[in-house]
Amino acid sequence: MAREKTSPRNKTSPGPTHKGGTRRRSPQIQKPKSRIQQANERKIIDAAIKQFSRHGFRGTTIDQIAHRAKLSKPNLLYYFKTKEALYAQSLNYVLDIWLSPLETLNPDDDPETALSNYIEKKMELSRKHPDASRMFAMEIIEGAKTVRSVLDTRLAALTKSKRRVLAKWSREGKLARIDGAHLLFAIWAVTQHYADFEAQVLSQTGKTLRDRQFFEEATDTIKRIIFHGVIR
Amino acid sequence: MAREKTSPRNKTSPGPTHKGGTRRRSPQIQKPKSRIQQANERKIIDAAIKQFSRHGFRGTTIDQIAHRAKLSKPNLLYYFKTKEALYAQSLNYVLDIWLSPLETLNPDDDPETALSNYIEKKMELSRKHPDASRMFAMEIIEGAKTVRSVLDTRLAALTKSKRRVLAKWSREGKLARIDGAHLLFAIWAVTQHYADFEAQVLSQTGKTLRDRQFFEEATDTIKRIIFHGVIR
DNA sequence: GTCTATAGTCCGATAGAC
DNA sequence: GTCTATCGGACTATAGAC
Repeated sequence: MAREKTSPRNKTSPGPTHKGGTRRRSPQIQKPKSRIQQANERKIIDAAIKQFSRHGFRGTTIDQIAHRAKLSKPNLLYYFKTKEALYAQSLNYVLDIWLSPLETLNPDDDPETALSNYIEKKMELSRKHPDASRMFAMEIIEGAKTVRSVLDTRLAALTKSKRRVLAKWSREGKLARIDGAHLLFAIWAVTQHYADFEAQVLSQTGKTLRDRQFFEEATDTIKRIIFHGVIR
Repeated sequence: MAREKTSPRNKTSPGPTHKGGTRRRSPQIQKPKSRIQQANERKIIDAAIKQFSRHGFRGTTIDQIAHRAKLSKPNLLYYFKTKEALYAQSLNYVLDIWLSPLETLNPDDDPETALSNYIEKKMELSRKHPDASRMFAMEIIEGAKTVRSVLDTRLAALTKSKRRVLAKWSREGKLARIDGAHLLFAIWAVTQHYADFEAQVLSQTGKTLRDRQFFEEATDTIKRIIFHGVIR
């Protein structure tokens, strides 16, 4: 509702999700992209993620992104026809980053190893890509209008499969008898908190995940809480 | 940076934090507020929280808030001189709600009772005031420009005092030997997740906290994870 | 206190030269 | 592909009647 009002014309295009385009023409209608083109698009998307993650869609101006990417505003719009399209493509990037750790949760490991690896991957993501994490968080808080379809399909399929793994471990007596969905939410929430609420964490502890020791301490404490609880 | 550009003049006023003004004049310079005035201000702030929580500062227009509160735009601006002032006052409201549960964490209870009560209070807050939770989350993600001073003073004092309680329980062998700051973060993250990431929770489970059974299940599972862990 | 009208600004998007 | 210039809509805030 806020978004439509921005633009006079209502382009419904989230743009083609096409990515990883190779140099030689693939058997599609799409034109191949030159090297400058790819480099510029990448620069723009990086700048866009930084800006969108701090100010949201409406709070960000094309000018700010262009300035960050060291391009002029019309030049940026040469690569991405509309602000909407740029937002959608940036979010696609973020989504790929966000989804990848979950795929590695291995059913053949024992639960402690598998969850330990998963928590570490999520924490590394919070450390290396806090902007991506924040942009994703904002999109969800704002109602997930743009990514809802991905959540309903790709993420839903992934969580369903991983919940089956967790349920199996439960039946085997290796894991507490709890609903896997809530366990996944808990892991997402706790690990992303250090990126999304960085300002608050910084205010209360004076540290961020860029502090190596703090990072280790946080990761270790999260594992201990989730694996063995705090009540003695 | 995004915010200043909105308004031509830069009013630095976050407005008086004065609140709970009684009918009769208090020994201050402030004028007393009439009944209509109070009712209208309350209506406006409620509407503002809903709108800001979904679209952020720039994504929200005064018109939208006015419409929600069933007032005209200039009439709203009669009560709050600028959009900035309205944002700051709404955030004050939200902060009071957000801070209250932590104050009740009772050092004289045993840890399980005290933390159980705290988690319940936080979850009830996520259920009853998801908008407030989301507005707070957005403000933090955007860098906490407006609330940083409160985080650094009021919240810091509160967490410091509560961390002492947690440390005492640790020394007494009632609680695992972990840093209380990370435990507090974990509880905040997990409980607020159901409000802030409602769209994602809904997508993956088909439910929200408004579903009574789901609420009970979520609260219970969170307690079990944090109290006793998931590895068996 | 509440309204209509409007001033003044910002920003997304395009035109068109190079 | 990249730039300068600019159009036109949307938004905050104020003026001023009632």
